[in-house]
Amino acid sequence: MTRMDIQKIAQMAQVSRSTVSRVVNNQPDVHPEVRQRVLQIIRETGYQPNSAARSLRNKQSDILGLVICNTVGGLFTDPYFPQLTQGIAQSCNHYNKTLSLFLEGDPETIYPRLTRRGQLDGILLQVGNTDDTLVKKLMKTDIPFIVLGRPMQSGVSYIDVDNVSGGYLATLHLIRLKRQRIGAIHCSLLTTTGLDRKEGYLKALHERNIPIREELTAEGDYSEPSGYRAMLQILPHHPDAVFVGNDMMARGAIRAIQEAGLSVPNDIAVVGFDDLPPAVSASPLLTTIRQPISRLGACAVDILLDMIEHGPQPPQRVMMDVELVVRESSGERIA
Amino acid sequence: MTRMDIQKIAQMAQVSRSTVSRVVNNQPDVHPEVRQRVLQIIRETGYQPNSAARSLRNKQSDILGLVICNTVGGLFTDPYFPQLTQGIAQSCNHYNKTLSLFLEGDPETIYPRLTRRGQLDGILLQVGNTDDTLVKKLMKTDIPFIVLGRPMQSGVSYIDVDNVSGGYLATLHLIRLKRQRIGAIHCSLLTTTGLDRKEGYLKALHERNIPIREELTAEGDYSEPSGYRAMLQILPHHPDAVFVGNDMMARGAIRAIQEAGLSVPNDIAVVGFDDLPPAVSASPLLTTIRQPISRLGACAVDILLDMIEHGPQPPQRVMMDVELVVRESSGERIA
DNA sequence: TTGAAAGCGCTAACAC
DNA sequence: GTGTTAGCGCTTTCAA
Repeated sequence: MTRMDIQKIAQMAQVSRSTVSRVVNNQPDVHPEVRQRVLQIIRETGYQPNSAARSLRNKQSDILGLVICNTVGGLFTDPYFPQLTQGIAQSCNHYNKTLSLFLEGDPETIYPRLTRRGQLDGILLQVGNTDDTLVKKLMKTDIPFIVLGRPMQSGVSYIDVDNVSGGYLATLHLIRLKRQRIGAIHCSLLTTTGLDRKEGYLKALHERNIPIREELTAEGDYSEPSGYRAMLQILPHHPDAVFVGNDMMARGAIRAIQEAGLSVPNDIAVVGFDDLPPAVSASPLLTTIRQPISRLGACAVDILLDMIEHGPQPPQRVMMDVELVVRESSGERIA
Repeated sequence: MTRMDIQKIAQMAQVSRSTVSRVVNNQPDVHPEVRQRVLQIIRETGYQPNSAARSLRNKQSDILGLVICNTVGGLFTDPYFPQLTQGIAQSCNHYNKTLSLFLEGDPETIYPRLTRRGQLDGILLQVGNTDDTLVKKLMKTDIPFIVLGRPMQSGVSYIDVDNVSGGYLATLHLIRLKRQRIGAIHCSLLTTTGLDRKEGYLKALHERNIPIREELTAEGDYSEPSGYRAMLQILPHHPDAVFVGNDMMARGAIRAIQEAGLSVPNDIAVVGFDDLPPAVSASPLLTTIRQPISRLGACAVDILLDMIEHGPQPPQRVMMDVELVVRESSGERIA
């Protein structure tokens, strides 16, 4: 079957191209019978408008870009990214937008690919660390974009989960359980995620007048083995609880604790962050902070589409609530 | 800065649009001085050609589509997909192609999005199960596509890892270690992956005249908990080894074995499949089949681009080698 | 070596 | 309610 275009459809239906266009775009002012005839032919021929021509004419591609770069822990070890991507993809699908994916380490090479005129209507930007090169460059363009997670750079729209509150809730939970020596394994402090969760942890300790012990604190890179290593550092200082910056590291920490002959939660209570199925489901079931990853992605798309539709707006800041999910690893209240 | 187009650049450089176009596309027959002048202005203005106009004119979008749908185990639990996606994305980047992502369950809704004229130059199709609806539909179009993994449908180009050989190698390893009662936890048999790995397992047993015991076999869905449950089914029948269809399930199986008070590898040897970092790195270190996931993605892009460039070709079938990686979970040779 | 001009397929004034 | 027409920004004959 030869390639269809609007002209051919018009001829077959004995109407003008405009009329076909009107039918295709569901515009009024087409005689019902004519509309049916055109629709019928479109169906028969499997005609689909050429999207390049449409983009050119409409100055809109209906393509959104998702940039994931500079992630500290890597794309592989953390199920966070698949889940986020899935949330965004579903939302794009709902709005009949195409999603283009840009995975890369180097902002310099990714930038020109993002700014090809007419290629992308808007951009979702996941910046893994505090290097805001891409954010700064994008601010100079007229492409609407929204940052996923809190950027260091101010003056841009972003959407984030309330990481401070998450760290706070997790730590407070451990305090209420009467734990005395509450340690923390932080995500990289080069990320706002790491910074914010730590801030929540410190805030809770401070509020309850619990002294902060540096030696009960270590840093990981989001991966399971890094959680294991971090726990090994803390263990000699006899923590009775630990708040871990994400679930994967929490698993590693639990492994270290158990290998040291100690019990979770009896000897050491553990709270994670993320609530991602694969990390949570092992034994003991992980007490953790649930963040609405898919919803965050979906919400980001909503905001971005709004920005695209209504032009420049003051920077938006959206915060998604987190919640504590109590399972086994934090245990019962102790004497 | 007002939006640049080729016309404005031409005016500023005092040449015609054609000349600018020649410079942009690196064509010969432009006076060196003129070329420099134009290049200079392009640099100063940050001009980038409008990609919609280009696509329209060239009948090529430089966009590749990646479809991941109908996955049995879900996108979240299996690090396979991020790794594959990353391999593909890097390769696209190398060839300066844009990658569009289509994640969805329903072939009916995804199909029209894939076939928008002029939107996609070609498609990489990851079909999770034996439902080949999308493959069949795509065969009727003129869009080049390649299937990732072996499809049920014949007559299409695909690239796959040698799953049969993987199952065979894993099982043979266990046989050589003198294990007698070798069980298997299969991936869903609705996938060719599941089918092929099982075939390799059976082939090895058969070759060495080891009786096949149905009761030592169970099925999972690629997730950790499903491996755990499957192992629970097999355990009462006293296996002394088990080949597990992927690493995540292998982790679950190990957990079940250990909770039953048995040791890996002393009581039961375990071999997985995938060699994915998060699953492999826990204790005991997992013996597994390594498949070159990133390379498969990269290779798929190569083939697809070749198909796009050189038009219709007879279906290609490419097989990637796998290898056995021996670590701790399969243990030493026993008496 | 360069420029003029046609046209890729579509949409939206505008005129009828 | 329908058709005519003028571009959207680019590449590429073709002629100079």
